[in-house]
Amino acid sequence: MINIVIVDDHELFREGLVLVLGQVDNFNIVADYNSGDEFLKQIDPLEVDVVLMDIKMEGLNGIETTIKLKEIKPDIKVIAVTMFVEDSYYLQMINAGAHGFVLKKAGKYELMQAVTEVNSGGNFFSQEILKKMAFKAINKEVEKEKALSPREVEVLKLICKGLSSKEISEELFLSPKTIEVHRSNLLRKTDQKNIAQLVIWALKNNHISLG
Amino acid sequence: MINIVIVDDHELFREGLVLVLGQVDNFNIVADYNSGDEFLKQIDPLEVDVVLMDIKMEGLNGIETTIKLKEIKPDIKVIAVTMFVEDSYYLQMINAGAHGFVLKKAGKYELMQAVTEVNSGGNFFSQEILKKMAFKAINKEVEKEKALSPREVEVLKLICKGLSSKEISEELFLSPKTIEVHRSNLLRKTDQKNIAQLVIWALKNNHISLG
DNA sequence: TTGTCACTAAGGGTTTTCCCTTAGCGTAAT
DNA sequence: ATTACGCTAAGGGAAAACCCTTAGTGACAA
Repeated sequence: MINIVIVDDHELFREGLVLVLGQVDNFNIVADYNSGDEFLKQIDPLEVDVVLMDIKMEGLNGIETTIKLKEIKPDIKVIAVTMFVEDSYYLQMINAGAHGFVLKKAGKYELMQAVTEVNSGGNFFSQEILKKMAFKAINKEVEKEKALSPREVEVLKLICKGLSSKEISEELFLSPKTIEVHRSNLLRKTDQKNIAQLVIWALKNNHISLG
Repeated sequence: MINIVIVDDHELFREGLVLVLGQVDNFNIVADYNSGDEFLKQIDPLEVDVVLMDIKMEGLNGIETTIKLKEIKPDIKVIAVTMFVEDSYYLQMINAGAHGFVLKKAGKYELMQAVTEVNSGGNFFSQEILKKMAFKAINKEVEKEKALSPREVEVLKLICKGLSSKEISEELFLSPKTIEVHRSNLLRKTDQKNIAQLVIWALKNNHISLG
């Protein structure tokens, strides 16, 4: 019997997942939470083998939650769940200790396979994720250049809100010219050619959300 | 007993919905489909009371599917399901004959209420949708101006792909100046101030998707 | 028939973005 | 200590976006 916990702030999706996996033989849904905080608060007495963890959540996100979980319960396996292949956080998630990675658009059989695999000590990654990883591994020197600095992320979010360089400079008490530099670096690092593409990129990489 | 069909191309979400609603007393999930085409093709022999219909789908979308459904089976009630409050298609959906409208982030109890209400001849709209409708009704003269023309939608999609006015003009065999006009009209009609905001608006209003 | 509106196009102007360069400062790693 | 890098800032220039006006066409409706 595999004891499973689900952490996801999308209510209907989570409830659906509970039922989909709950009807599988050998799967036992121990509990489900809509935030990392709630989960960590109540994890202690539970008997858990595998956690299905959404990456993007209010409060503690999946990465932070996974790191803290591994500190107190290093034996619990984590499978990251995300919406997009492009999500750049998956490397951080693996770094935090995740053993698997599936997309939300995956079917239930893929998810079942992931849970079984990871529970028995293996790894499981959706095909799309593996392709992405292979591609990044091949071009790793390019990859290294692409990590965004905190300042760049800050500027990125304001750009996506529709602020001009001048407005952003006033918001952050910087020169407009500095913002222009950040803008250029953002386009270069993300490999996008203008703001329209940058906004889409930011969404797919979970730097902003539509909520 | 209320006979329910679910039409949604998001596999895990749909499977989850089937199980969540399937365990409710008096609810009977007749079938579920991942596209409007599939649904219409197989609707004929089925005994159906209520259809939960995603708006944004590959192939036939929720609106088109609802219109065709109403032509052949006018008594079947439709509840539209969507991701965002901003989704401007909800008016078209109501026009197509939908009796209810819920957000995907709604909980299962809200969904259950919607199904029950609509089945017994009533309407059900999420609170957020009602607010939006009330607001639009108040400002209806503004509203009328905001319907996008086919050409504008076409240009909008290309803008969101990151094409410049010049590139779009080449794609559509038009003058760059014409595209600039469409651009201005898009910003004015959607009440957004630049491309960053326009892209977000297009996503929330289901003109483009991240898929 | 008159009016409205989508679509087309152009002129002309301001602002913003985009892209390049150079450069000083501070911090952290080797 | 030298290197590397993030952050800051500026100059300069090309391109694109943004915003206004005017205007002709065709289609569709009152």
